[in-house]
Amino acid sequence: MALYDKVMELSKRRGFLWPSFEIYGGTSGFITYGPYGVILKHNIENLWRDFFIYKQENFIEIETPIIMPSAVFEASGHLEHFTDPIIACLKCEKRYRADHLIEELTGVNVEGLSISEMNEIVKEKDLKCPDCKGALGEVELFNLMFKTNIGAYKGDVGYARPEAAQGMFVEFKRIFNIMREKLPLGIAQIGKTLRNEISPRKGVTRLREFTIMEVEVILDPEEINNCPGFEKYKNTSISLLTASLQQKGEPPVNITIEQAVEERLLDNKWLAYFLAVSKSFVKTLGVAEDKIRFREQLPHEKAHYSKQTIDLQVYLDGQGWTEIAGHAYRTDWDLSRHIKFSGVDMRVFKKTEAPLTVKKLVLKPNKATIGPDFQKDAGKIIGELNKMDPVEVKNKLDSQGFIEVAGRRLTSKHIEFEEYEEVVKGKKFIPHVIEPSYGADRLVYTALEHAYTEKEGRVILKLPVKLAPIQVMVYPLVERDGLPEISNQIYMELLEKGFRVEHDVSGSIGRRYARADEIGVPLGVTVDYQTLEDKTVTVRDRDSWSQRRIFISELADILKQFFEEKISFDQIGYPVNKIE
RNA sequence: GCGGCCGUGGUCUAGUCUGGUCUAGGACGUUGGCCUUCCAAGCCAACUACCCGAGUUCAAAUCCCGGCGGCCGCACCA
Repeated sequence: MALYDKVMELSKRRGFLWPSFEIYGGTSGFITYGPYGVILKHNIENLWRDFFIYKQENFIEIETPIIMPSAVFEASGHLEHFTDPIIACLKCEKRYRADHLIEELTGVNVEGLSISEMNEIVKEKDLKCPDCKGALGEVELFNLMFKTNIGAYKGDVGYARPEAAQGMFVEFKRIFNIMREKLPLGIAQIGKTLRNEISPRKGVTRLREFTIMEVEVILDPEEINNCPGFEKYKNTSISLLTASLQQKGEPPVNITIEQAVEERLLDNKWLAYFLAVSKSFVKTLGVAEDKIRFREQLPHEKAHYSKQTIDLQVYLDGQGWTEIAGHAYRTDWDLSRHIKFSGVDMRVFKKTEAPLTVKKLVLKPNKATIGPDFQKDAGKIIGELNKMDPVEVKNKLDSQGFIEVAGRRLTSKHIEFEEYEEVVKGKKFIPHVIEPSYGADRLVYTALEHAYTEKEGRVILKLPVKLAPIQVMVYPLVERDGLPEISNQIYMELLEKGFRVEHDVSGSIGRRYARADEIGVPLGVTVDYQTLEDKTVTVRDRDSWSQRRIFISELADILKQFFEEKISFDQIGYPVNKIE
């Protein structure tokens, strides 16, 4: 059995995750997390919060709706770019992008044309399938966003978000204010996202509903290379597959992020910084360094908003290098679009170091002359004049002696200018955005696959201590002579003290150890006959199967240190034979 | 969406070609009991399955058709 199949078999059998709706035959692209899967996923999310929110300066987390009104996606560009017009050959059933096909076959620029207009061109020019010369069907729109109605009125169209990011952009103004108007500001979100994938496959790697973990780092484009964390990570070496290396068919290079920025392989230091943070995070999930690499998206692959995108890929059995995160430089695309579409000014004010004095020109329509001269048109003319740039108007008047406004000729007697000095204390700008974006479900699978090991025909899930769904399993050696009563007391105590702990009394002790190994429980605590004599128990290590003894009274404190990774297993209690 | 292969208890599978002793077998698992002094021990008992729907037939897990799902390839994947 392939590793992938083994991991999925274990996941189903022991309750990490499985395909949803199985009793109704299943629907691809949806998964259900079971008892251990839920905890594993939460642990991964929390570890991500540590790396990408809590250990970053001025980074915070929010939660926004999954359904958003269509206006948001009009502004974000998803309605336009997430929708592909598709046309299929009726004979060979090959599918094409309708716009690309029409442009290719006719040379006509179809940008902005409606579906019916494209259909007309296909009919008029009698276009055929370039492959088999068969007749073509109707142009259809395929949008990867799930569409729905908000409320009872058909006109209120909403879409399920295909990324969490728009929630952060839409709320930027208020959050920026709450965070006392400091940049850089990191706004993070973990939440469900939906994409109506055409053919989801490969278990969890392409889902229709999945959890995304994103941070939008909002910063001043002039400060994009002023990244405080960069210094600490600048010597972090990464395996980087640039776009040009891919085009030449060459393998990735190993390079420090500092060099990569210097050689302009990475656009800026903030982007580079997150690559290093990401690498460190993914290693913490138990992925070996040689199974992590960074791949730059090729120009045609990049999203409509991206200046540069670097994917983080991990090596997975059966499907090779798989994208689990993207790092995109979204520039000011999103904020400027939302400013334009909503009419709300979300620009940020920045003080200049020393106030500047600039000369300003103000245009004043002379109503006393415009009124009599243009009568009915006067109001319109004045309105238009007020929208015009005073400097430009003055230049035109000076050079040609008149200016045309609303189809009428105005001369210098109609317009007065006033010049005054203004003290400029700063300027307004649209911030830029750097975005690390993770797929949580792929991380769960990645952690499972990289933890999966076999030993003597048994499965051991060597999950990092921080990820293990259950931390401690408590056992009586045998189910009699008062041992279960003592183990139950220990179990209750550990439960009370906040450990994720289970108590297993059924079956032989070996069988119970095996069960615990399968779900990756790092430590086992066994009450045996020696416990009755000296109040010690054994502690068993999942990975080495070795044991140490410890007094029950010290157990909780020592385990706490172990799970905080302050001590290793060998520092727990005493060697088995040292206590007499 | 197309093509190929496939779908049997919680898991892995025998059986399907060649319809009928299949009232569906095995292994693992789980539960209860007995036993048990450290790595899936043993014994007893219990539990749970032919993906869904139509069809052919005296008779369908088995043959045919459709649907759903899985794997592989193509297409798709800002």
